[in-house]
Amino acid sequence: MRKITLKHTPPPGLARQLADDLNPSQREAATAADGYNLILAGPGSGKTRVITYRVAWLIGRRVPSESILLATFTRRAAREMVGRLGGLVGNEAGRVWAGTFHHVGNRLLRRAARELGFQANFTILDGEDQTDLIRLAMDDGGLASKNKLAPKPSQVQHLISFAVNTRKTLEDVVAETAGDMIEWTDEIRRVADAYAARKLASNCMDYDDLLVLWLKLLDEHPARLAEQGKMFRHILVDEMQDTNALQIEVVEKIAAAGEGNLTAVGDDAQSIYRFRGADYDNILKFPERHAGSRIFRLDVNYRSTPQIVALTQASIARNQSGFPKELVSARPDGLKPVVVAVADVYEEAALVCQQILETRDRGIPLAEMAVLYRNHYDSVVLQGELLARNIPYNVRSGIRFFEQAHVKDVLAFLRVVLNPRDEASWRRLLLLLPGIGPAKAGAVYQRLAAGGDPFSAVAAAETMATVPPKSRGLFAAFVNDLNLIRATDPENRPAAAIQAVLAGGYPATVRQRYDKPDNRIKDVEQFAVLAAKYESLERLVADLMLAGDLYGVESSGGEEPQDLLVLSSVHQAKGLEWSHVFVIRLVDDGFPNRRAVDEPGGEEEERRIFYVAVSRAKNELMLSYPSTVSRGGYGPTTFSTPSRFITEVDPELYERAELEHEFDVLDVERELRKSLEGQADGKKAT
DNA sequence: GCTGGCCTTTTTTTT
DNA sequence: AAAGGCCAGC
Repeated sequence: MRKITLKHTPPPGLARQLADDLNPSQREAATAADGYNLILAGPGSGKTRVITYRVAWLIGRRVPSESILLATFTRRAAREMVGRLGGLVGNEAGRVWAGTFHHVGNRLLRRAARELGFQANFTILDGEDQTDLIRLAMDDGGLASKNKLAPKPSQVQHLISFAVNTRKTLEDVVAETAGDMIEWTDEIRRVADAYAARKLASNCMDYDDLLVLWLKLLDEHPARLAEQGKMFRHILVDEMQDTNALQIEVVEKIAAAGEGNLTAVGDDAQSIYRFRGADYDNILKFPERHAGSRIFRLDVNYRSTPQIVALTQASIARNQSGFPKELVSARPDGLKPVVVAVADVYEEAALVCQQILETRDRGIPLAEMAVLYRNHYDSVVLQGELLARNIPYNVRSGIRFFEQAHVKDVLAFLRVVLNPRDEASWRRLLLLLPGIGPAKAGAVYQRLAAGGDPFSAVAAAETMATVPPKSRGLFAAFVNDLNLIRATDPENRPAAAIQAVLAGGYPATVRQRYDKPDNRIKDVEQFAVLAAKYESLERLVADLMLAGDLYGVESSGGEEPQDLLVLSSVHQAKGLEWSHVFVIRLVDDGFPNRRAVDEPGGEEEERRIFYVAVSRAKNELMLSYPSTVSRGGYGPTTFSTPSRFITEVDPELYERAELEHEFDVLDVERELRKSLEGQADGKKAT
């Protein structure tokens, strides 16, 4: 028999790019041998580049793209890396398993849902849905909810979630983080169990389930563990400092079952997600956990000027914990960061706007500038000023697109079509009907859940009998709408289903219940446009629930301008960079957050958040603090002190700017004279 | 048992 | 400034 050799060539130019585009330490990290590798990468040191090139390097060495798992922190980071990877290896890039832990967990669990007692069409609960189900679990267990001293549903939710993510027992978490609730421990445990049962019965998973059930699958189904070990021959974890115990257990288990190739990349100084169980020990103790692992350090900062780097270094040096670092800027000298005291939040907004306009006049596009803040509400006053001055911007904090009430309503229609047992969504839809409150909604859902097919049950005469007489007409219309929606082939054409929602009774509901109904209906139309890109309802719904970076766009103009200023919480700004960065509202009690500093380790966490904020700037950095703010964004204004993160560093490291007020009084006088003269002229004429 | 209106409290950060 | 809790009335 004749032998034909099929030749595979590595992506053209890859070797060249590895040689040209990386400095020696980056290259060493990117081309590290198989096994356990830890890459410690300071801000601006080319972390994303190194990960991307490492994946390209693996692909160049014949590792099949689909056997590489690249766990990122956000969807956006995954998209960016896959995009850059495409430039190196072409189409292969799209075959890499790149996404957040939750996203990958979702994909894997779709295939294995039945082994865990779920159906493949399970729906994902967002935070609000979780709180609702926990409230129900509290109510029908006859637990707590009536007692004022009892933990609130949202607190119970947080405790349960925190325990899952840190792999601690609920009992320990209550004792450690909510000492005042310790007497409720048994009740909370029962609520947790009831909540889990509810999710199972309604075929829903919350965010945590996407991880913990993934782990359960690996633990209880050895065949799945072996399968995933084979499937993921190389695992790369980005932002290792923000992973929690649960996530680490998952990847380490898979790596151990497979070929033992795990590369972790991160920076312990940028660990800012402690509130959801992130533990920078995952990065600090990586070498201990994996004997023989290699450590690579990237400490040249290509992003920021030496002046900006100096400030970031001085700040983070105040933290006791963490690896000591020496980050060196590779850039030429620039301007010192500027610190400005302003009278109040309005003056701050005016200052930032003026600086932004002047910077734009100097040729820097708006998209190269960002305003960062600790808390979402810190942006509200600024947004008003930006609108008034016609500066287009994009906000990345606050309520996400799909979390808005009207979008969630429409999503609830889609979700019940996808998963007819989805209790949270049925309740949401039922509660929209006048005359139906929590109790009636619960009774109707009982009927739906009892029968085999919720859609025939909802149309049954017995169900109608549960509805109060005066609501029956609207209920019948609702059932009719559902049928019309289901008749549009929603599974494959989700956009058509949204159009059907708009064609039914829902817009009338919006007008009756919500303020600004026209805007909301426009949002739903926008949602249909977004949905038109999908040919699978399941994908659309899951993507939406897992899209952390999707926010409503706010801009003054009607049409969408390309060049947008970015407003972002520091958390959402992670991994990004801009030429000019403004960090606002730097007052003690605000940034650092007042509640956080009371917690053990809280101040250091806040300082890391500050570190992340200032290290986003490439060229210029302005820090501002109002001398008066209203506490927490509401209530009366009081005097405030500048953030300790400013006052604790050597004043030589920044330049203090004095604010001078120039009142253009002459202009007003001139205008006044003119109009008075105009009046006088007018009188003469008549 | 539901609704709507009035009261209080809350607001950290997000997959 | 808005969401959640509470109460009176239907």
